[in-house]
Amino acid sequence: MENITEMLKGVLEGCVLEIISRGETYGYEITQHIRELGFTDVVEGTVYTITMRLEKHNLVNIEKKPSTKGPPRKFYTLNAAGQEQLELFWRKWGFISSKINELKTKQITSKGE
Amino acid sequence: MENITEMLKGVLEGCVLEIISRGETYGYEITQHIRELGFTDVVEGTVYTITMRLEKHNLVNIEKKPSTKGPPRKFYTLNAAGQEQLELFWRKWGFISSKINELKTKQITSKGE
DNA sequence: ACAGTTATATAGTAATACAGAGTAGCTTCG
DNA sequence: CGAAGCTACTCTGTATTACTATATAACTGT
Repeated sequence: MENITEMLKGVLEGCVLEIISRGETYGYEITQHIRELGFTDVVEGTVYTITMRLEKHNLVNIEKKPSTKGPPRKFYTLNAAGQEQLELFWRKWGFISSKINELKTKQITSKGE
Repeated sequence: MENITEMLKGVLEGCVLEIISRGETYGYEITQHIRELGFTDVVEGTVYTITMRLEKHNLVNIEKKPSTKGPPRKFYTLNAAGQEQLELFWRKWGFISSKINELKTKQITSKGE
């Protein structure tokens, strides 16, 4: 899908949170999950900025583990604050998507309902 | 709804395009429509930057008309390119929202598939 | 005359995804 | 051995966008 980057703003972080919540994972794997989801143009650098942000905001626990396939991996899990942030994301998403779909389908009322 | 501004990026312009497509309208009225939609914190300045962008990208026709209630209004209508941009927006929205909802509901498949 | 509403306009800021590149470890294969 | 290729994390700089805050202007009502 072409040029959806602006519409991904604020959404990608939620995706990363959701993916981490499904089980301990690391940056490179998160990137692959997101690409498999359909956002094929998302690159590691983008996910990196998001995981760094999650670290900075203390939403994740971090554990470094060696890999047989390359450099050591930084595994993330959500802490309580991360869980809360994830729930907040889904509430925001629900709100926005319902409003947009409302706009899409509904007639505009001439003036304040 | 608190702090949804990042998630509105790329979405607000689509909303404005859709609202204009429903019939000739002007900035101040567009702002009110958006606020009535539920995005209550969107202010005139934000909509102004969007309409300016639409002008710059030649997506709208402009007609200035006097008002009985204040300064003259700048009425916008979509031209062909604007219609096209609107359709593109809905395609992008459909794509992203379907993927996000997929992520929300579906289990993550262990690897590729 | 003054406040309130309607209405357009603009400069500066913060947040975010992306482009592009670098570093490092491991495997494979000639 | 050495080069390529994949895995994996990191970093710098850039473009886009919504928001803040403010200014300007026209009209209405008291």
